[in-house]
Amino acid sequence: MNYWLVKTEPETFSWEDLETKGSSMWDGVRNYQARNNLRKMKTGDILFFYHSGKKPGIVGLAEVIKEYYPDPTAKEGDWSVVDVKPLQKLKRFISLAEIKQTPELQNMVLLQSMRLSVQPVRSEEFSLIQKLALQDQ
DNA sequence: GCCAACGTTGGC
DNA sequence: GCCAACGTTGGC
Repeated sequence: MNYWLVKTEPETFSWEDLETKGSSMWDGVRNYQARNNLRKMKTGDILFFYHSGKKPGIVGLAEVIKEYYPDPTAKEGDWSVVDVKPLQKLKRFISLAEIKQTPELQNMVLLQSMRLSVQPVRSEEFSLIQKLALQDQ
């Protein structure tokens, strides 16, 4: 099983929107690296759901429920989507600032490659962040 | 609102 | 194939 992080602007599509919908197509990816990551996702892989913008950070956990297929919103080009469903909101919001302050998380793709909207997360990073979310801050 | 980091485009 | 110009993302 692999872990990923997907970014979204909450004004466009938020964690609450995903919970309301129940499941959703992850569409609109128009970056090759991000697309290639989407294509590596397998059913059952877990995603960190990240809000960018005013209050950047990780909000919740989602799961891949359908592997990649052509993006119906793409007018041209070879783009893909996967389907995801919400699993649970993190017990505690993990802000980008907190990730930046955590020594063990300095190698996260999130910090190395700030603009990539679909990115892999190492399993150590995934479990540490989950642990942090259970702690009081 | 600013600006750095990137990605893309297009001229040569 | 190089590189300047431009557009976009996203943190601050």
